[in-house]
Amino acid sequence: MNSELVLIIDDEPQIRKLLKIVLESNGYRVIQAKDGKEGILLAGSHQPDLILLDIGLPDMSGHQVLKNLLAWYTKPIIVLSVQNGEEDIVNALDSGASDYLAKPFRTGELLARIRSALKRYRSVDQSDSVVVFSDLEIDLISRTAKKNDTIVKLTQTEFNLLSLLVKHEGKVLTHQFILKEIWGMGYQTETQYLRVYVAQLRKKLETDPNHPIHIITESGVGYRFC
Amino acid sequence: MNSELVLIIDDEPQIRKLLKIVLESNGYRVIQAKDGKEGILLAGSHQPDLILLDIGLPDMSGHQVLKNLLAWYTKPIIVLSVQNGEEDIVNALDSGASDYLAKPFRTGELLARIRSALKRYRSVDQSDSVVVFSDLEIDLISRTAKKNDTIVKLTQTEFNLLSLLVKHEGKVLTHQFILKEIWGMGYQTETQYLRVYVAQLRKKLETDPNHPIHIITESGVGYRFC
DNA sequence: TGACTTTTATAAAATCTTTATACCTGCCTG
DNA sequence: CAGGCAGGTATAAAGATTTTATAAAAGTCA
Repeated sequence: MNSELVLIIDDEPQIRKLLKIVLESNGYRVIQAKDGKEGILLAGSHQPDLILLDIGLPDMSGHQVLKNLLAWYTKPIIVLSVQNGEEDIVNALDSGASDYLAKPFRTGELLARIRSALKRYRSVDQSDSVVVFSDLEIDLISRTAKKNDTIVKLTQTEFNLLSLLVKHEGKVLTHQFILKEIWGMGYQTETQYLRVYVAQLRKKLETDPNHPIHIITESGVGYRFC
Repeated sequence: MNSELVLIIDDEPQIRKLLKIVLESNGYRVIQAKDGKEGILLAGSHQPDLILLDIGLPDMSGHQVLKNLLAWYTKPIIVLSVQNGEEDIVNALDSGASDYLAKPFRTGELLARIRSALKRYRSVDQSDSVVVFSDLEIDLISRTAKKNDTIVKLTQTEFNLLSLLVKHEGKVLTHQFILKEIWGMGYQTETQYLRVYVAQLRKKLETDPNHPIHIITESGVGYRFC
């Protein structure tokens, strides 16, 4: 169940079928969307590890879909296109796509570019590594936390918060930033939520919750993980 | 002089010349190597921001050069090749190249792939915002200050003030200017606030607060950071 | 129901502002 | 020259205010 999930957004059923077969026989899990709208929905709900986006879609111009995805989706997007027009390539790459591939493509090259994109992302994200801080041990992918080798049970939100702090270890994260990341846009003023969850995390993770050594509060600004 | 430096490794003088012209006319600085050995040396000595590597080199197989570079060079490498053989592409990408481009290439696409690779790298890198002054080390983005490698806890206003002084290091900032920047319009006469905070910063940061070496007072005018 | 999230309430802590007082330097004057 | 005054500066410490911690109640969702 820990194979990577690829979302295919393409209007041509044959291409989808082909891609699905190729990808699944190489160990990826696959979900498909037949147009941009569906693709954006699926990307949001399933959080795939990589998106293959055909830019010649019927409903929205593929470029619009790309722009929408880039606004919030942080993992790699590989753009496909029948047109081998230079302008298209330049556009896609400049707006932030991870890679570009002209159709018809060779499946070997496609797979290589997928591997490359995923590898680059992982090396950035490095979420496959377990992070250790003295008595704490946090595994970002299996979403578990240990304190002195004992598993600590954390709720979804608690882990999300911990995860965010850990990913930016050492830096001060503002209340606003944390609230936006965990609760989403529009919650930036609900500082109290954050206080409650920080208290809960400290109670579960800190040896002495009254004198935290990991989750440090930066009064007036935010919190920092050490 | 802060434009990005690109290293071209290619044995064909015409290609080098072409690439040099294209890149320089797009604001990059360029250095060139005619074979793998020279390329590795130049990469080590000049630390270019990106390498364009032609994989069909005479002295070593280009793949060996690539392997050597990947072992220590962390910035993007884009591989060029006359052969459009799928195996080549797959190899290059799998071993860790950032991107692959078949010759003959269109300059627009090349430039787009360069921009894309550099952008990806920059978004990962974000290393230095750290400023060092003998025993002090101030990180403007993570909002931390260290004295002799020990983190010093600063309040919001304290850090804002320090940050302002550091940003204008060496210059004398008037009381008025500082007050306007930190406390806002209308506080320009509250010189006392400033005195209090300067004293606090000195107590926390100066080895001998009575004879400050970093936060210098310019009597009748303001303060200066050294 | 039970696990989790959102609100509410209140105590505690940290920070900021203000006041008070001492300091230092140069200059004027007896 | 000593003493005192003036302008600017340094520092401690007392309020005032803001921010944070925490428990616990209320709401939500499966």
